This record gives sequence, C-alpha cells and structure tokens, in this order.
Amino acid sequence: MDDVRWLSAEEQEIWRAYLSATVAFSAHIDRQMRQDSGMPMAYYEILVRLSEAPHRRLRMSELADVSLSSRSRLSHAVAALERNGWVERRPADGDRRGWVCALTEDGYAALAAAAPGHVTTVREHIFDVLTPEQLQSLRDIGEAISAGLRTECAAARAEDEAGADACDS
Amino acid sequence: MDDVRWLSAEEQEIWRAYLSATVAFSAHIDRQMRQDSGMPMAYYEILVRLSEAPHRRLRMSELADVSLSSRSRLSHAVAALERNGWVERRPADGDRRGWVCALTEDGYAALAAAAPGHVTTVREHIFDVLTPEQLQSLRDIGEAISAGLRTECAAARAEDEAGADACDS
DNA sequence: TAACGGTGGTTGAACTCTCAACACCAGCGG
DNA sequence: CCGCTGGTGTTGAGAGTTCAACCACCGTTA
Repeated sequence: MDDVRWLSAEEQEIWRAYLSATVAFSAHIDRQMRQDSGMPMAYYEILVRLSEAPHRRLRMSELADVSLSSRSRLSHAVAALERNGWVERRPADGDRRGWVCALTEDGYAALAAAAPGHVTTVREHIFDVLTPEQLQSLRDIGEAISAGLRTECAAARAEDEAGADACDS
Repeated sequence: MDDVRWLSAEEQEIWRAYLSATVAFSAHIDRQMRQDSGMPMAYYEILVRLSEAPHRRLRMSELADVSLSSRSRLSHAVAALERNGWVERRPADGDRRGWVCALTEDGYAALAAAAPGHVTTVREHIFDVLTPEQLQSLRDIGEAISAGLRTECAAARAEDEAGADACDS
C-alpha cells in the first residue's frame, strides 16, 4: 500500500482547477438559492425531482436516489419542507414500511418562483463561459466520473461479503 | 426580468451530468477523508495550503482566500484544528488586528498520513477514468468557470456603490 | 487628537449534514 | 407460526456551515 501514484505537477494543476471551480461555483449557486428563495440547493433539487415525477409524488427511497442525497438527509430535509407546507408525506399503499412524498401547490409555487434565478445563474456561469465543444466535453467528463463512482460501488459490493459497503450517495 | 433564457433539453442534460458528477464525487471524497483521517475535506485543504506556504504559516485572511473558505468558516475550522494540536495561532507582527496560522509538527504528520488515501481516491476517480484530451479540457473548463465567477465579482463591485457585494467565497 | 470609514477576525445562534442506532415491516425458511 | 434476514425510513447527537452582528485596529481626514 506504500506505492502511491502521486500526481505530477501538471496533474496537480488540473486537479486544482477542477476543485477550485466546483467548490467556488457550488458555493455561489447555493448562496444565490438561499438568498433569493430561502432554501439550500439540496432542497431545490428535491422539489425539482418531485415536480418531474408522475403525479408529483415519489417514494422516499426513490426520491433519495434521484436527488443525490442519503436517506437520513432526505428525512431531515422533507421534515423541513413539510414545515414550510411545500411537501406532504402519506403512507405508501401496498407496503406499510414506505412513505410517499408529494409536492403541494405551495411547493410548486415556491419552485416556480425559485427557478428563474437559478437557471439564470447556471446559464451565466456555465453556458455563457464555455464553448460548445467544452460543453460537449463537460457532459462526457461528468458521465465518466459518475460511471466510475458507480462501478466502484458495484465492485465493492461484489468483493465484499461482509456488508456495509458505504456506497449510498 | 421576465425573459429568462431557459435551458434546452440538451443543455439540461449537460447540466445534470455536471451536477450529478460533482455532487457525487465531492460526497465520495469527503466521506473518504472523514473515515480515513477524521477530518472533512475543507480541513484537509487548509492543512495543504498551510504546508505549501513559506515557513508553513499564513495570515488568516490569506489562508481563507487560498483555501476557498469564508472568514467565518476559517475561524471555526482553525479553532477546531487548534484543539487537535494541528495548527497554532500567533499574533501577526506589524498589524495588531491580524493573526497568523501556523502548521505544527503534529499537523504536518496528520497531513502526511492523510495524503496517500486522498491522492489515490483522486487518481482512481478522475485521472483513471478520463482521457488525456478530457483532462486538458477539464482544466480549461475549470479555469473558465473560475474566471467567470471572478469577473462577476469585479462587475458587481464596480457598478454597485452601495457596498455589500457578496463576493467572498 | 479625535472622528470615521474600512479591514481583520471572532462569536453565537440557527440551520444543515453525517453517523450510528433504532423501530418497523416484508419476505422467506423452518 | 416463529424467527431471521434485509429493506424502509426515522431519530438524536455531534459536527460543520452560514449569517448577522460585533469588537478591535488601521489609515485617513479634519
């Protein structure tokens, strides 16, 4: 385990460029969302995914998967959103363990109010500063990284029969 | 302000690819750092920047800038790192307002212990899954996004004489 | 020297996230 | 019918972040 493949000087520059941009931009977009709409980006993502689901409702576990959050985080987040009157929790029919989370009219209105500012921020800082070629490359890069994370989870699950494989988001 | 330039279907796919990858990867690398070294990525970044500074020490404000964190966050973080014995705070000479933060030997040892696992994770999920062309593109993309964020700050400062321009990281 | 706006840094409260239990139920095998 | 394993979702405590004051000090100006 001592033969670490350290980063070359050029690799370090690439890694720093990636890290700086993603950290700074995610901070920027999160701050924009909090200031203009009073919720963090993670909550906005939950509302978006709900709004795109059939009947604007989703099982908690599915909602956790698509909104890129852990189950525990989703539980806390939905509790907060419910206090705002933006979502409702109802028992799932057919499985007395499960719950479905449904977007309310107020929640949809809050989402509609938040969307313009969010989209404008994304356009200004991503689509307006990158060339079409860079955007295509960005898609490929994102998919490659996501695929790499998924295959690591699969590999960990396969070779690790002792459970607890730490691969939830 | 009603003419929002919404995202096309293809733009939405690109944005989703970017968002999924960055959120999932940052969660992954943060979890790796917490499990293996007991500190979040933000703290590791602080130690790294300190270790690269002359005499392994830096003014608080400079440290905040290079480690991509707000002043408040850095204050709390350095307080925690100081409790671990990994950094020390000393008054800055020449300016009785300021403080310099210095990496201790224990802090350097903690950084050296954390680095291999961190670098391995970065290599496996970035450099091993992307082509040389994609890596070059990733650097350009990161620099373009960072530049866009900086120019927005400059523009906001220029046209906004009422102060409070919200451009700290 | 006294006032004053600007900078450096801290603090505390509220909020969000993570982690490790925990409760509950489904499905299956004895 | 009971136990057992696994999946669903929640809870509470602790850690980390944000935001809005706040204090102390600098440099400038009157």
